[in-house]
Amino acid sequence: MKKPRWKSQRVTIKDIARLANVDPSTVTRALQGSERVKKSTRQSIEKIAAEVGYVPSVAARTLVMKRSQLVGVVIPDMTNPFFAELARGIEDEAAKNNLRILIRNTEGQQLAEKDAIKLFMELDVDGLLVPMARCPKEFYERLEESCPVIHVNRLDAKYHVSCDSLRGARMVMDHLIDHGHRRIAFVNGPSGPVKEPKMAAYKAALNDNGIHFEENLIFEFDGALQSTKEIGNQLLSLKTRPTAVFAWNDICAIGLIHALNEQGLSVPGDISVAGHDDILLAGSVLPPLTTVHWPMYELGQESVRYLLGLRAGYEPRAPEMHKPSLVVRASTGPVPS
Amino acid sequence: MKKPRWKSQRVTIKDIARLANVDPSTVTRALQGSERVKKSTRQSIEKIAAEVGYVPSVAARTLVMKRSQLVGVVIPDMTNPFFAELARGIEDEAAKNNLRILIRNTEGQQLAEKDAIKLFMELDVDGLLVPMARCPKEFYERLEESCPVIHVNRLDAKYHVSCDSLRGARMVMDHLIDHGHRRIAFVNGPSGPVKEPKMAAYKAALNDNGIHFEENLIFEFDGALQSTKEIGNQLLSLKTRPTAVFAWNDICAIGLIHALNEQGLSVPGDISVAGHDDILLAGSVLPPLTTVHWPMYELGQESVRYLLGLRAGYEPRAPEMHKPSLVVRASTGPVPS
DNA sequence: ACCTCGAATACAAACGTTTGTATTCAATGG
DNA sequence: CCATTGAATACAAACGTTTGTATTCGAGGT
Repeated sequence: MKKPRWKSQRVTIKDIARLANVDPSTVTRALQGSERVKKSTRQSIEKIAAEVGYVPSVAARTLVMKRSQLVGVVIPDMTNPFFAELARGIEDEAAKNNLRILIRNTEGQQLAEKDAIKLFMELDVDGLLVPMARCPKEFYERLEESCPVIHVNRLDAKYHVSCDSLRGARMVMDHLIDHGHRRIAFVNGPSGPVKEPKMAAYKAALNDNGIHFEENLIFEFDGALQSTKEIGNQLLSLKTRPTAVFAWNDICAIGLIHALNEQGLSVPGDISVAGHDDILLAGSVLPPLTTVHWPMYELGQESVRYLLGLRAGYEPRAPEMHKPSLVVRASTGPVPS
Repeated sequence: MKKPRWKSQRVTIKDIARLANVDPSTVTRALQGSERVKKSTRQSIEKIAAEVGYVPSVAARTLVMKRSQLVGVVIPDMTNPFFAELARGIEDEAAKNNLRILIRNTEGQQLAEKDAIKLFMELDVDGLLVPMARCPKEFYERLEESCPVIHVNRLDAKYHVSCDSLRGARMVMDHLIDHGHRRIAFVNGPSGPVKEPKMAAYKAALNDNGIHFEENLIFEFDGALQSTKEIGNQLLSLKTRPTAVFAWNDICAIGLIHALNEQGLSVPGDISVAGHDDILLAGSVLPPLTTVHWPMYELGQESVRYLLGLRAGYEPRAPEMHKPSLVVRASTGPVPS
């Protein structure tokens, strides 16, 4: 035994046909439950198929049907519980409708995103689910000619399921301002479909409350937890410290709180910190996080339903905007006196 | 326009052949970079292929080659950062070796695991990566006849990449015992390849230190964060409270700490809590978690390398046991006096 | 001028399914 | 008893690649 070899001796429909003394076409139809085969033959075929351990060839079927019956899902960052939750919604709903999905992770990189899509196209997927896509609009418009593409939170896309990112951010800002905060730092994140709306909400909130915008209260978070330490330091080195921070997401908020603690500041005693996403652990950390809850699980489910509807030939209904909600916990409080 | 339809008008190798005035077989060979085609023809073919936007059909190729050049990965729970990290390792290493991988999530359910495997077999995958598989050994043994299957942490599997779960658990126990703890509660988790070793390590540590085992100090965690509240309550309703808890994983530990805090206990002042997994946030929560670090990213990378080696025909090297490490942070301390 | 050789390319079969059409066969009606 | 019908099944082509073998063609040697 030079090499361990793996035999790919597939049992085919022809083998079954031979054993059952019928034509291969009859086997297909029997396995599909077609009306055209007699009940008794179908049963004997099913029996044989089970006995020999028949495994259909997706490749062959795809070749003739021109569609693989698979749906590709492109997730930016599985490490982030926020997206993991969305993926769960997608998977559960897909399973319910026995749709088979395939997941790829892009780590937030455009290149990986394109690569994922490329693979899916080569696989003749039946549809694409692309939450928070990073690639430009035009890139997806080309794809839409060959298969349905559902976006999550891409208002400018043909088909999308979205949540009002502007509103969520605004709620956080209003909450902070209501508590008397005026110097509110804002940590923005990597580009994507929610970056701009959040920034817009931040500015609008300041503006509506007569607070003037300061460039040096704006920070940038790249998504890596360890980067929060640096942001924390920058924040503390400002001449006048902000009394509150609106962090890009909960990961960022938790990291920031940790960094601030290390510098001897307490949250929310000395400084309030709000997050975004309401990840699983958001309510269990100390202090429990004030954050914005997005119905990610539901958005996942709905995107699958949307796709199913489209495939069934329904007219796409007008995209309805889901509403995020503010979850006030203990990481935010009044301005320290 | 009754229905929005998606044309699946693939540009095929034949189309390119026609445009280039050659035979389809020449096109394939050109695109493969075969020596058998003249450089000039190859170049013109490549040019045409790019112009018309040729997308190869994985289905057709798989059909004739009997292998899809894809590797299936079955992850138990993407929501758990522990596995997400492993997935990252797998993906990165796969990308480096341009191997294409497909991920499926099982939510820890055997049924979903079987289903995932079934799909992968139908797709003629080139290999399977199955971390912390829930399904019985025999199930996988059958598969191993048709394609290489690499397990993570399944010592009894033919091919596996593992980390010493016994040792990790033992280190936590020794750490706690060194700090004077005698009544140590243990929260075990759902069945899988690490459940038994952890329990064994727990018992061995007690035994080696002359502490006798108490059944009512053993709890069971199902993986859902909210279940920790109930466990916390049970824990506090014991006649004599344990002074330390070894939790199944970090999620469980964080939930438990939160539950204990709510009941007015401080960690580690009143009770020490240790976790397992060293998830991303473990060091950033309050108190930072004492936990066991597993090199998940590396295990992911290595499992891919292992697979690659196997496919290349190398003899499988003796599986080396990776070593976990104890990360002592602030959630554990001496026994309260 | 003929033969050989090798480079470049063409031909054709095969992979496992699906599906439209053709065939068989028995039962029914006249 | 033959024509008609309809149920059950068989036949055959097609899907887009890959690959072993055959063909073509021109150059080089004799």
